[in-house]
Amino acid sequence: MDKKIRLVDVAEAVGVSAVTVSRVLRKPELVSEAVRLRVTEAVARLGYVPDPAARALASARTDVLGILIPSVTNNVFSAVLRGIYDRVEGLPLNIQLGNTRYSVLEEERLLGVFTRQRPAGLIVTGVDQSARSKALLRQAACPVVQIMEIGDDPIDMMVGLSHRDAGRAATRHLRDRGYRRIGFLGARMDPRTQRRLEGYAEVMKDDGIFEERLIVTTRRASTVTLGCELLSELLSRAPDVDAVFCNNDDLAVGVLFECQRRRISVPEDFGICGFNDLEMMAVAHPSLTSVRTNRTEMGRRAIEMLIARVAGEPIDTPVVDLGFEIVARRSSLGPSRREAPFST
Amino acid sequence: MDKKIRLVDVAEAVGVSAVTVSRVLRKPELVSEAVRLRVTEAVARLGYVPDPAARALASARTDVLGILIPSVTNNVFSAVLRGIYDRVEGLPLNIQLGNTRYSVLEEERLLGVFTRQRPAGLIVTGVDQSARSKALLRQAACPVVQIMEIGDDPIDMMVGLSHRDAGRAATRHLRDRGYRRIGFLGARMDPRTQRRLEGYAEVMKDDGIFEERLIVTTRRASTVTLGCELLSELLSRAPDVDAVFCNNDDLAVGVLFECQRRRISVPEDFGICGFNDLEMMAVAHPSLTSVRTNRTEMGRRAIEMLIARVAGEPIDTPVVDLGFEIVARRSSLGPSRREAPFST
DNA sequence: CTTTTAGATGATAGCGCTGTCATTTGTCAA
DNA sequence: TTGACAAATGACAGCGCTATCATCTAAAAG
Repeated sequence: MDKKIRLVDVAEAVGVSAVTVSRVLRKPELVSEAVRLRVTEAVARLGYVPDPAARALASARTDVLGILIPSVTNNVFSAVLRGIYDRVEGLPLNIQLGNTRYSVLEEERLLGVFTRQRPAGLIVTGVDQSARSKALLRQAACPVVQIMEIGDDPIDMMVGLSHRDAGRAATRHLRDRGYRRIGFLGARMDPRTQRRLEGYAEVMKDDGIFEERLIVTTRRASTVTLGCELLSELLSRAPDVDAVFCNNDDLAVGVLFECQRRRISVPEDFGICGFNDLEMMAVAHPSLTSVRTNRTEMGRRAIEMLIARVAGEPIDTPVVDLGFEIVARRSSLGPSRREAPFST
Repeated sequence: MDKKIRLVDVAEAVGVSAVTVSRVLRKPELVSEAVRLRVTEAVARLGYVPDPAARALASARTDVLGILIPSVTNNVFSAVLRGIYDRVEGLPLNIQLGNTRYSVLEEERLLGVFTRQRPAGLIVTGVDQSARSKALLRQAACPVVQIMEIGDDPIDMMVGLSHRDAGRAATRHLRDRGYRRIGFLGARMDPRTQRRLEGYAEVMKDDGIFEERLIVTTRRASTVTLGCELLSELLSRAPDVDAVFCNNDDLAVGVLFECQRRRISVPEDFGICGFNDLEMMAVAHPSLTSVRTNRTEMGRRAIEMLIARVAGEPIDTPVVDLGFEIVARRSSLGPSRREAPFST
């Protein structure tokens, strides 16, 4: 067993002082080329890796990026994570993931732990942090990005979209396609889902076709199975419902399967619109309409904003609206149209 | 802005020494109740949170659990993560996630970073680490669990299943149900998928029905869309194929959608078996047969083994086989049986 | 009443690194 | 040749905590 190699060990091997080795690692331009090469060689030969704890303690900084998301299982967040990991690749940054489990208290606790680590940056989900969380974030000596949603009053920076607008757009889409008794299926009912519900309700009310019985929600997490169940519930409450706006795509797929089982024709007898536009929506049979959100891009942008801020660059737009797009597919073609303009 | 509260600040406020405060936090049973209460109160009042870097440096230990997985997007790993997070809940442990992106080199690099942090434990995916990675892990002064797979020669502990056996079982299942020209669809082709392919090939060869043309694989990541594409490829290569073993479930769902599109009757004209038994398999129409793996349990057990080892408890079985189960559903009922014993 | 011992607390010395100086060396103009 | 100044390197003092050993108190034992 070789003992742990320390900075001084490298310094000794090269015949320079520890500070010089430290500089080679952090600010190589301050060291002469001759020394730099010898040090670099020794570092490689001895397999020296700096101790992050010592480094953090001495410099009062870390290369840790703290990311707080409500769920590691949810497809939506894995897409964001992919964007984050993609963008961070090659940079001297380490991702530390915190799972808040949709709990404001857990978020507060994790934020306490995270901010103590003097992270290089923090990413948190949504805009509904507790007052204490927000205070912690404002005090944090690092840039902060709120992702997934946008709103007034950013803590620092934001990148996301307006879920209320997206809810409105999806509902209008179904209405414009000729559906009238449009249901709303919601799982988890986190703040973003609730805002989509608000958007839905606004449009329905504006059109004078709003009905409480068309809304079925649950606190349970979104799954395909839940989509089946919620549709069954909706159909028993409102047998005349002719379309449904699902939050999220899992539910939409479940709804499709349940329709297949019940021999309800989609889109002729029943329209379906999902949310997030997961990859599978395009290849379902019939293909499923959804609201595309740029989740991977969201993660990427969040990192870019953090990097820019760390580098001291001025941020021209601290609140970035990534928007959304209704991806109209067969499942919302409109009622009783038997001919099929779409091939899928 | 209140300056950062340090251990000494708390000590001063209470009128004891810093060591005492430290003890209250780590080994409260060594401190008298009176002092303990006063310290606890002051900690809460001042909002003191220990500096993890200082703690790590001084004690040469951390409360970090390093987890190395090949993908954050893959459903399979999110299930494992859920098990891990569930089990860790309430324990003084922090998860640090590393994304190896199915790259042995990236795994090596991350392992270098992670082991330097003196983690409380490490979890790595699979059994195919590079020689250097294995050396790093063996030298690491912490327990190590390899998850997802089992094999001889564990670095320390293992919890998983035999993917070769699972591949054999799935193939036998399709064969026993009466299918003969059984295809194999594989995405990503990581070591575990390859072992399942091995299992498939063994059974097919034993039965004298093995054919290269029935195997369609790709390095691309598994998606529903890819399932559609791979099935199309398979059908063009071998139009007479009558069933398919898909790795993973994403592919199976894609295959189902493609069958619906091509009006191929499942299971009468075509049998489907997936892998992992994702939640949606049960509610698809027709319901999809799959191989259930206990992924959440895997995460949970891995943590439990780490905890036990840290606590110095003897580990009776360092290699835990969590097994698998063929969940037979309608999609593999057998060819040309028109009556439907299953309701779904 | 002294000695022993456990229980409770404190003093001190780092952990491995970096920030902040101070010092040495080399270069160039006067 | 000399002084001025930049470039290169080093000395040293912590960062905030914990391990270790020392000290002190009070109760138990003799």
